[in-house]
Amino acid sequence: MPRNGGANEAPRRGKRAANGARRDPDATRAKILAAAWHEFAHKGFAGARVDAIADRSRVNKRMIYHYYGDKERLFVAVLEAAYDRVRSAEQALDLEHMAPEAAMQRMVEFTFDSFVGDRTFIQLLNNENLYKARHLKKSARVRQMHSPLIGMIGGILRRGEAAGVFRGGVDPAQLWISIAALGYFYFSNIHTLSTIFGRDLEDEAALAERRSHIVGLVLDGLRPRAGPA
Amino acid sequence: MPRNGGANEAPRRGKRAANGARRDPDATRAKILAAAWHEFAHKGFAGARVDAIADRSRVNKRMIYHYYGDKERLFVAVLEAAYDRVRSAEQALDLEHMAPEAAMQRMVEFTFDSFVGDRTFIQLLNNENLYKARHLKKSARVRQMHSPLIGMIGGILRRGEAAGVFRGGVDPAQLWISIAALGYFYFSNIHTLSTIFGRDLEDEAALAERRSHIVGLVLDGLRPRAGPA
Amino acid sequence: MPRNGGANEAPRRGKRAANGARRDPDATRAKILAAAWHEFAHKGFAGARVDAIADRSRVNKRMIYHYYGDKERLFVAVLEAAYDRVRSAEQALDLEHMAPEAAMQRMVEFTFDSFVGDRTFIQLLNNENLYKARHLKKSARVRQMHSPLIGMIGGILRRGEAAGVFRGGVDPAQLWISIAALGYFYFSNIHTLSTIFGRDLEDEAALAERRSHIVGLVLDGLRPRAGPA
Amino acid sequence: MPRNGGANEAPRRGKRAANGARRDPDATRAKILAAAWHEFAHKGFAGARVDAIADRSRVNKRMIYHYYGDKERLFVAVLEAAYDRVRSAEQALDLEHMAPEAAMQRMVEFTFDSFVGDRTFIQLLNNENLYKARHLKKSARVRQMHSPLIGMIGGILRRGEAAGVFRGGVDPAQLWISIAALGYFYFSNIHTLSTIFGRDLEDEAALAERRSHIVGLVLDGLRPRAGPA
DNA sequence: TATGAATGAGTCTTCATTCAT
DNA sequence: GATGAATGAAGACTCATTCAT
Repeated sequence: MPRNGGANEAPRRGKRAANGARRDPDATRAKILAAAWHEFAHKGFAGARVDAIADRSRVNKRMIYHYYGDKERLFVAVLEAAYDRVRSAEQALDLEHMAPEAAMQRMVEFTFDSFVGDRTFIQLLNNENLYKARHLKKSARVRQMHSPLIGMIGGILRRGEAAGVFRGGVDPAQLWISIAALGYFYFSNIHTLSTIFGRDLEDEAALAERRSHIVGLVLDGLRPRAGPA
Repeated sequence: MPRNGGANEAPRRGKRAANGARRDPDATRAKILAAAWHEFAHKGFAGARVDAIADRSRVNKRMIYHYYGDKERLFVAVLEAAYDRVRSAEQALDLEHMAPEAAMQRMVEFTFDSFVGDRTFIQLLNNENLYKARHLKKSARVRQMHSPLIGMIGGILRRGEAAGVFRGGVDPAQLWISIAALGYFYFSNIHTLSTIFGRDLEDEAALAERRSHIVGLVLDGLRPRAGPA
Repeated sequence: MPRNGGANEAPRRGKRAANGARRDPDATRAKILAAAWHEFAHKGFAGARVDAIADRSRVNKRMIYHYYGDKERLFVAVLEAAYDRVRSAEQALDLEHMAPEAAMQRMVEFTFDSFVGDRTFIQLLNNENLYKARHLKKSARVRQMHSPLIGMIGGILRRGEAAGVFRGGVDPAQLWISIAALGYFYFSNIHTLSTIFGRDLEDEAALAERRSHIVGLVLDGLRPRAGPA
Repeated sequence: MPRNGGANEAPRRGKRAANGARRDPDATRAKILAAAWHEFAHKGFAGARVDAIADRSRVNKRMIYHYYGDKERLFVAVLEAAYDRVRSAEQALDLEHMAPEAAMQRMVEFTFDSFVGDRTFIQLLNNENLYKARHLKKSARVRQMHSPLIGMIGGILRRGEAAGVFRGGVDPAQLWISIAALGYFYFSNIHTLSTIFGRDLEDEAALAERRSHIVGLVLDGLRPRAGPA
């Protein structure tokens, strides 16, 4: 669920809300969105209950329809907010001043770590893909959602190649997908994997193991083929 | 949806089937399972409709309850059938007689290709993870579901290390997860990625691109660190 | 509400329904239709409650959707049944053997009397016109709904003209509309008229008065202009 | 919908209206009434939405309750305004100086024409009759609503009878109902009739046809029975 | 074994109306 | 006087499941 207000962190005009936060549209919108985020992430679109969202947000159900129209548009709003948060975090990454290899390692670790602790984005995305991105396509903001990471990766690769520490011919977009994939899949499927392995993949040791494996795989996969000789 | 009857390909006994295929319990079970597979994969557990399964299978709704008890147990049956099919295909992989690098490449390509054309397994797994593997845990067959690929990977790694073409210290289970991840994520998220990239990632060119990228990343990532010198 | 089963008086196959009329689809359909007829006629389409129809028909609400799809199609079915009943009654009119003037009088009286005692057809029609005949247009049976009365009126007019008791130049369709109008309006607006006149227009005396007025107006309106001279 | 403000055309006092037409109670009342007239006429009482009235009138919903109490009393107000307008138009008819036959023809044509172009009165009345005139009975102004036409018809009939051009024994109230009926029914049921006839009864030709038919029927129906001999 | 009717508890959505400012 | 947020009760429609044959 959203940790900040996501896209809705408008400057609480409110009206002081002296008596107890009533009649504060922005707050109401935000509470609905947070509750919907939780519900959709944990139950999926079809399994989510508007009543549950109302209960959780402690907002009258009617307000949900007042502000968001219907369940579907509420889902779109949640998706947008989720993307917003992810993209904002990515934007804050500052890798340009780091050496190529260190930068790449940081990038891989950042991506992996972003999934730890909050799997709601993964759950929302999986659900959205079940619906063939139907809701995402409705979002006008979708164009700005291109990850800034791809550009960063491109820069790191170029610098690394120039410095002779990375091989050439690597497509930044593909690499971005791979870096995301190596972490995403682990967390997306953590319950089935844990069940089949008979081991809790969420514990510290397992996470550390996975993290270092990914770093190793990516960095080694980028080294120049002919070796330093 | 299932291409063969999965676990249910028991010998069609039928009971005279006087008027034309009626009263064939196994066929009925199989038809239900196939329809349920399709419905659950495309709608998720919550979004799936028992009525839709009855319609699609052309079997009376009452029979679904007769054979499978309830929606939940039907989902478990579908999950098992899906795992069965995947594991069967994996079992048929014969890599032992190939050179380590070729074997590894084959393994990566096999895994990637297994997702092309049928994403139902991915969809079922994603859904199952949404429910924290609740249904999978109910399955008694779950212990036998450990992928044979992990053992195969272990063998290839050992042979490659011995031959000096692979570095050491690579955990087969982690590598298996990585190989799966690199393909799985791409297909799992193909709709959202296509939307955001503004490009159809399902077309031949895109698939070929992704496939060779993965092969390159994994094989390069396994080379000995010091180069062959 | 329907006095017989309307269009749905299919030959009760049923299954003996030994225990108490359960599991009798035709009976269920008919009960729903009768209750819907009542509800729609008395509340209008928008004011009608599906729950009320379920309660009144003592049929599970789910069955209404099972048999009729939705509220709108149920309304269409009611409309069709109502037209059916009216048209059936009209068909039974046998005026050909009567003298033209007597036949015309019978026709006028029949039309007027058809409104006495059951205003549901009027109420349904008024409501349907509020919706610009939206539902009627959906009915495939609509073409056969042309009133048989128009043809009968044509015949009577022709015979009367030949016998010199009716003037010529009267369009049968227009006359049919007029005959219907003279009774329909009275009953359609009987509550507002009664309120404004401060008199109960439903009592016997008022009905008799209106009936004879209409007969007089129509028959006098048809007499040849130049008199019998 | 109302073409003038109906009963609410009180002198616009306004209260300075500093910034531009705000705080003008009478204007607000009139806007609400006009919007409600439209909504109730087109959707019926049950189908009408208070929100739609607020939107259409561009007046805050709260004001509707402030000025009219509730939906029901608003409907009463609309009914009164509609009757007011009709009665005002009737009052303006000046037939006393015309010859009886010409006067009667004018009366019939006036009534018919009053329905052309605005069917909202018909729709409101039909709806009100669905509710058994419940709202009309609440209106204190109801006694003054007796149509002035009945008196006029009485006068014309008397003059015609005296002049030997009309037969006697015709009740003015019944005749008024008939004259209204012949036009009202046509327009009230114009959509169902058009659908069943497969012809647009609203076009010029159809209207002219109907108009002259009605005039012919009424005038011929009033001629003395024995002819001028 | 097989069938289709029947059911009660939801599920999304809408409504008239009131509250706080 | 005017505004827009807020509410609880209901409304149409759906679902997994069971019954009767």
